[in-house]
Amino acid sequence: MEDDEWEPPKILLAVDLVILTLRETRLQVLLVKRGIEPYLGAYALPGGFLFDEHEDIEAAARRELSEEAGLADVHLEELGVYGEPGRDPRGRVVSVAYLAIAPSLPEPIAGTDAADACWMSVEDLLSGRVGLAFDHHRIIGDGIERARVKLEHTALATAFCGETFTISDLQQVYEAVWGVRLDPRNFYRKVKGARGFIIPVGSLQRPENGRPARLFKAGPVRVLHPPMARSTSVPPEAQVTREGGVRS
Amino acid sequence: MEDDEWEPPKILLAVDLVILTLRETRLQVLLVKRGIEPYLGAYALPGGFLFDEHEDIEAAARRELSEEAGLADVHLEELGVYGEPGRDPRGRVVSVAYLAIAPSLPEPIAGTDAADACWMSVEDLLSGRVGLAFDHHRIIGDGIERARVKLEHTALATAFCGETFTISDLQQVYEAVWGVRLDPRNFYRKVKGARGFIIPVGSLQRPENGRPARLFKAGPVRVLHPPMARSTSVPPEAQVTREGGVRS
DNA sequence: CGAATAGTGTCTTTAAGACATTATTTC
DNA sequence: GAAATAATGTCTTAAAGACACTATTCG
Repeated sequence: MEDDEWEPPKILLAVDLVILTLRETRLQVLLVKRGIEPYLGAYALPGGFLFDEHEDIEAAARRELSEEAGLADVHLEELGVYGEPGRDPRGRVVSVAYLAIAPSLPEPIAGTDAADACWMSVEDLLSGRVGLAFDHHRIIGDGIERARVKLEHTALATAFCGETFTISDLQQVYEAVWGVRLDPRNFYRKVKGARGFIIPVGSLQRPENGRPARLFKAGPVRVLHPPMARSTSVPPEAQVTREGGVRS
Repeated sequence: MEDDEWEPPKILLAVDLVILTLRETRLQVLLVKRGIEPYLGAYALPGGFLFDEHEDIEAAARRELSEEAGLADVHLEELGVYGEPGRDPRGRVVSVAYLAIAPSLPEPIAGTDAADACWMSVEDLLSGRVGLAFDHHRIIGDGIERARVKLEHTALATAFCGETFTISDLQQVYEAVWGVRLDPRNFYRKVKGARGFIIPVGSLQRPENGRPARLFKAGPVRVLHPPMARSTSVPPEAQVTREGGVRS
């Protein structure tokens, strides 16, 4: 413990961002094509090193969020640390991963530096066919799992929506993130039963056809009571691949 | 992004351990008295810097667990990153905090280096009177909150128990970590209803007085179905100080 | 026997899941 | 009117909370 000669090692600290959004009813994650070695040309998560010794880590994450995705004021939370020796050929690089949730944006990216960035469907990514730089595949998997779990117990789903949204919008978030189909009627009842989850604003949204839907905004509550149970009394394994009843 | 002159900064990486255990029906955390500056003489979490450039971060946590607490084979999970600039006067130090859960040990510590270590009651710590080094007070708070949440949905509670335990033992874990009193009969039913949580071993434990209790060991399941709900349909604020019905 | 702890059962309320029905829009 | 989507209601089952009761040990 006490030591005279020994010096602790210094390492490089990076941030990586798992930015999730909903586009055309599918859960998508933002990837950028790397312009430098290592993994030049491969797709990777947006991110980078701390700018200097004094930059706060979350501040660095927000800086990258702005620089690489043109995003501000989105939900951002720490996901974990990825620091396995050898994960980066340049040396010992420890990366702090963040999970960001953004409302659906019209165009692929607004305000990106230049290098091509794209949204990629989570289904395609998790199927294993797409190769990513570093350990980013695992980081994305952890990010999605985090989002899935937090959707159950917190109001995170509203972070996928704009300022106001309909209950159908909210249902699409749950269906896309969980990868299941939900009964609209039971969903409706549950969402409205979770106190403080959503609060109605006066206005309506007129769809192309069908009855106009009431608009809501996010409520003040972070923890849901009762929770939006993904499945009670059924083991989670049976839930993931439960796509039997999906038509169309 | 692309850059020729700029060099990313190098920082010091540390690990800190929130080691929780149950001692005499109270939740306690391990603290060590610092033998070096800064905060010389103050209590702090066990931990330290990475040994060298090639040490894995979780391996460093396990090394400190062994060196400073004499513990091995305990539950260990990443808690988060604490890297605010200025948290350590020696320079930019980023600490990866880990949460460890240990079964109750007979003596304060077995196999500690030398510096005085002690178990401190979480109640005393959270009441705010005890000052700790660095931002360790916040780290402990986050660790306890993590344990509270995970007790609901996972089999983490068994990590507080030895190889075998009675249902009363398990109940004491929940009561200590959550800071509430539970009805033994409902607890019994819920624990046994959570499939794969605990499995009976043949034998009994004879207490000083009263009927002998069946012994169980931890089951294979990590996620509980149904969960051990801390409170359904009641906001969590109202739950913390709900000690009205407690008689001796 | 009484004291103490272990274990089971029962009743009420809440919430989940399945599914029928009504309401309001466009064409 | 039909088609489409929004919103509400009803029934059954599972699980939570409160609490009475039985079981097995010690002295």
